[in-house]
Amino acid sequence: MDAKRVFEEFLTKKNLRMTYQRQVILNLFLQEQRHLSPEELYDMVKVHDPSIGQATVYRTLKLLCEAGIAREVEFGDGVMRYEPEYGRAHHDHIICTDCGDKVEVYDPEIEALQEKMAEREGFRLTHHKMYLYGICKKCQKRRRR
Amino acid sequence: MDAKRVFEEFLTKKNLRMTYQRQVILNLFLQEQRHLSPEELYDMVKVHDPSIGQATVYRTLKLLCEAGIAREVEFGDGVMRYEPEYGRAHHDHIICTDCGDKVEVYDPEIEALQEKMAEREGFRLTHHKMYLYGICKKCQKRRRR
DNA sequence: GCTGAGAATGAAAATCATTTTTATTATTAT
DNA sequence: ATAATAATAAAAATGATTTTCATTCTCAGC
Ligand SMILES: [Mn+2]
Ligand SMILES: [Mn+2]
Ligand SMILES: [Zn+2]
Ligand SMILES: [Zn+2]
Repeated sequence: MDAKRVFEEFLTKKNLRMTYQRQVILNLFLQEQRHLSPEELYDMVKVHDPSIGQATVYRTLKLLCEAGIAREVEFGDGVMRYEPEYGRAHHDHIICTDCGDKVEVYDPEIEALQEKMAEREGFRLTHHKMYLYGICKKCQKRRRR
Repeated sequence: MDAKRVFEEFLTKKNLRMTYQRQVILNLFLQEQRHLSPEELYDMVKVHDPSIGQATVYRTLKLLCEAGIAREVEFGDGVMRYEPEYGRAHHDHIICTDCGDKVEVYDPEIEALQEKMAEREGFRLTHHKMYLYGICKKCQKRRRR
């Protein structure tokens, strides 16, 4: 089942409606393979149809998260970003504090230990955020000069 | 060496000055053993001396971070929080999404694997953020009723 | 003790991402 | 079609944080 269909079913279940605007926003969100801020996505939407408002972009991104199609990521620059979630495996991020490059990473050992850690503290874990910050290979070289 | 002295040396090195306001803010910050938002700290500061402005609280917290005395923590409610860093061991947090309770945790295995992961990707790691979210024991029981 | 240069301050205004309001338009069930 | 409800664009509001700016402090050198 593709993301669009998932969104439609989610909307139906909540007595909400699939609208032209939501379709445009979803399509542009999915076709871009980056971590988009609402503002960045809004810029793309404007090119496609300047009549769509930015509040609708914000609202739709919220819905996409609820529907499990998007996920919020916060890299620490004061802007929320969204990435496709549906059909993608969970991952975390390493961010270069020099050039801003982001690498997606996944370590099942870490995930298992997080689970253990939560259990140890009596928590039933629902989700987590993990961001590693450092200097990427390219920037290390550039600095050495 | 205590935090106040560390701060003084940091300021001296940067040609900055230890002022009455910075002393008040530092003292109140240290004596409170919580994760304080600038606004919360400002409220405490106001009680002690209403003439101190909130911009000074914001500015001082920034300096305390630079000096290694405070650390920023973001629990995801749109407010920055600060916790004492100097003289304390590194730790991460588990947050109950029901009651907001926060538990400080540390797992050397996870830390080591994070280091490995960064190396694998060619990054020189500088720091990281890890927040686990779940339901605490108390809230699990309350829900079962 | 004075003085001048730079640092620090409080108050208010500005910023900036995000949310809410409101009047209008679109969609859906009957 | 009609009525009920949801969705929208645009603009205003919000709220945390930052910046501005005029004034006050601090301190090294006299
Ligand atoms: Mn990603
Ligand atoms: Mn803590
Ligand atoms: Zn880099
Ligand atoms: Zn709880």
